[in-house]
Amino acid sequence: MKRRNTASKQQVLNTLKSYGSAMSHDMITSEITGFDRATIYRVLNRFCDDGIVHRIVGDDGKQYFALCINCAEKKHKHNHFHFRCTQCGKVECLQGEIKVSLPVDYALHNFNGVVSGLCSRCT
Amino acid sequence: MKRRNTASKQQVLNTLKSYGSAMSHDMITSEITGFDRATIYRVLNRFCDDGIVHRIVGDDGKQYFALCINCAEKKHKHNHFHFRCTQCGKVECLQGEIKVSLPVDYALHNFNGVVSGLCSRCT
DNA sequence: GTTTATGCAAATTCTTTGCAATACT
DNA sequence: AGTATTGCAAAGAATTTGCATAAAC
Repeated sequence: MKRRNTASKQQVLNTLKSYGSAMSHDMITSEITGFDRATIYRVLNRFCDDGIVHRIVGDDGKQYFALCINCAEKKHKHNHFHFRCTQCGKVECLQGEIKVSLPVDYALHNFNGVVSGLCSRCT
Repeated sequence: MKRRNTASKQQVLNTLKSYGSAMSHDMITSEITGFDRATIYRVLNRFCDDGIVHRIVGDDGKQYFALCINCAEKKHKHNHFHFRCTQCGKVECLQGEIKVSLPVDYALHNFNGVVSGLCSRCT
């Protein structure tokens, strides 16, 4: 399936880029106007499929999206934690690669590490 | 607020105990009949508040509940990963304590580490 | 001119809540 | 009697989907 470079995609990408850390659908739509809720969801899911964007599921059950910055071509490395501030809602990357060891014959497809609490601004 | 030892609580607890690993609300209600959906949710939330049960939010955005087995009195230690099989839906504990280091002035309240993929039975 | 992308509305799924009725203690 | 608990129905929040229209290529 061919991809088209539409305004919605450009704006979502720019928004993620300038914000610098993971954003929820809500955060994104509050920065971008003129597009339907569903469109933004579709754009985000498309980006995830294409490996441009990384999906994090918070411990609030909501989805957050972040640019794949340190990901080489098709080799993603998202095995680090994210911190979610329960006060201001910001979700940011934490340093440190985590290695999870699975039992034999287990196949790992997705890593989702999130801790929450209060960030320095909200303490 | 006083707690009453009702049939719903007993059955939820027994179900969690006998199943042995984390269960979603759905899994629990399929094992227990005769109680309202809302009641089971309330029981589970009550257990979480009381520190009897541990809530895990999967990378599917759903909540899973597991008995606090290795938790001493008021000192919970849930900083280990859980594995969710995307095929059979089972959520199980993984070995290994994870230590997450936060930036200064950050306060950690919750740890939620989940990896997903295929378990040995579903590979 | 095809095919992808969009808007709109509606549907889904998971979870919570208000309230009156019920059941512990 | 007094208060925690329940059922029922309804509300809520997040996300997805069907379909006809519009926009890219």
